[in-house]
Amino acid sequence: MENVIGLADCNSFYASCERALRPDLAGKPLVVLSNNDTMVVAASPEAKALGIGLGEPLFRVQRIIKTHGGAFFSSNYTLYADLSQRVMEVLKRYVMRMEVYSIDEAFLCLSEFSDLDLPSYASSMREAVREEVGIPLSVGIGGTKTLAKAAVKAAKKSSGGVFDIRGQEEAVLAKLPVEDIWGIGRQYGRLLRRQGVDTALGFMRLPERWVLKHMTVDGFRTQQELKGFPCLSLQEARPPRKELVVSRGFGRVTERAEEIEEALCEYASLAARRLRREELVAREISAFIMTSPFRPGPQYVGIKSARFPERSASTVAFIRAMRSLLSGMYRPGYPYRKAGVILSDLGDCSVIQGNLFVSPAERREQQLLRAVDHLNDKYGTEVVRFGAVGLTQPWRMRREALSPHATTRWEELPQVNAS
DNA sequence: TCTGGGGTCCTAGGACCC
DNA sequence: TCTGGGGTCCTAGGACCC
Repeated sequence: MENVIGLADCNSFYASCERALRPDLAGKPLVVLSNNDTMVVAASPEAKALGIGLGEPLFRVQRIIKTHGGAFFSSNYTLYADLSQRVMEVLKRYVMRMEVYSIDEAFLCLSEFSDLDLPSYASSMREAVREEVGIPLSVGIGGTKTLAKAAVKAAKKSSGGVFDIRGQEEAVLAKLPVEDIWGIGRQYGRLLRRQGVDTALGFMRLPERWVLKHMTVDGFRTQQELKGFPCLSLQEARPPRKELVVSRGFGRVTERAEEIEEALCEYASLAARRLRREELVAREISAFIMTSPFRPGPQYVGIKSARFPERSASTVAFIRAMRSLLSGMYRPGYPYRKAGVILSDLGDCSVIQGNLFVSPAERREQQLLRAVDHLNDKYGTEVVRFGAVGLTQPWRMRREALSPHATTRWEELPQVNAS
């Protein structure tokens, strides 16, 4: 059977989510900001047309948005995750096998349908997502994942939002800039340009030996995929998570150890909660603190790790670890900008290996934490917290333009007024 | 240009072993 | 010409993705 892959990709996903709840902003430029409201991470087509690019700092776009009657939003990941799920549910109805690749993308196995008119099949899928969730979608179709990725770029430019690259691969790849290939980033892009390779077609035609030598097997696989030989299979089941990171920049820099400790304890609590939600436990915990590499002046990065005698998902244990890790790496006199917690060596909580040195008290603690999780889930926000995370949290990130959690919290349901 | 937060995989090189 | 060779495990760093 012919191998056919579809890639369904939501257009300007975060911006489209905000717009789905604010129909009054139809046709207006709209941007979503990164944490701390620092820079643009998503922009609607209208915003892009005004020259607003991703990565642009807020202050530079604020005026443009205002004068055009648009809006900007702090990122609201709860909302995006919820709408993402709804999009995926719709897509699932159209295929037997798919891979949820990211919050706004899914690879679809279309091989079984290759005798259908695939572009029109994709169009009806696209319509359904727009109708039922209110999110615009593009679909690329090709013989491999990498070709489907190239196809979706063309789909975004076409009016119908669907593009089938099959039968015209070389013509399309001849126009695709080499760094726009999925799997070729900035570094390899530069390397290839230095070699005189400017397009995807040029890359495809490079000697395989050269690609293997300079770009590892990853680059080689990308090249094979462009030639139409599938190397990347559809990952229907999510492989088990290996690591969990919670890190954020502070709302302002700080030199104070007490503030950094609060932040680390807060991140550790968040990490613990996510870990429990995914029914995982961690053997190792690390913390890091750093100054801003983008500011002049002395720099410092500290990172320390600790291992637990038994894998754990305990907020109490994690907070305790933060205190000792921080005292082992904190250096006074530096303007710290960011900190984070990394949980690694993860395992499934059901196969936790018993250890003689863990007390029954610690096991009882797990029950307490489950109760806390339950309360926090039920009341929608962190109603029960540990004292270590602080009360005023002066280091907390800025999110001044947050949209309501309209689809996940009853109190924040949008109101509709009939007139 | 100015640079957020959360991930994964691959490779080289060192330590260690027989 | 040099030379011990082969294996495993771990870590750091680099590359990529959204």
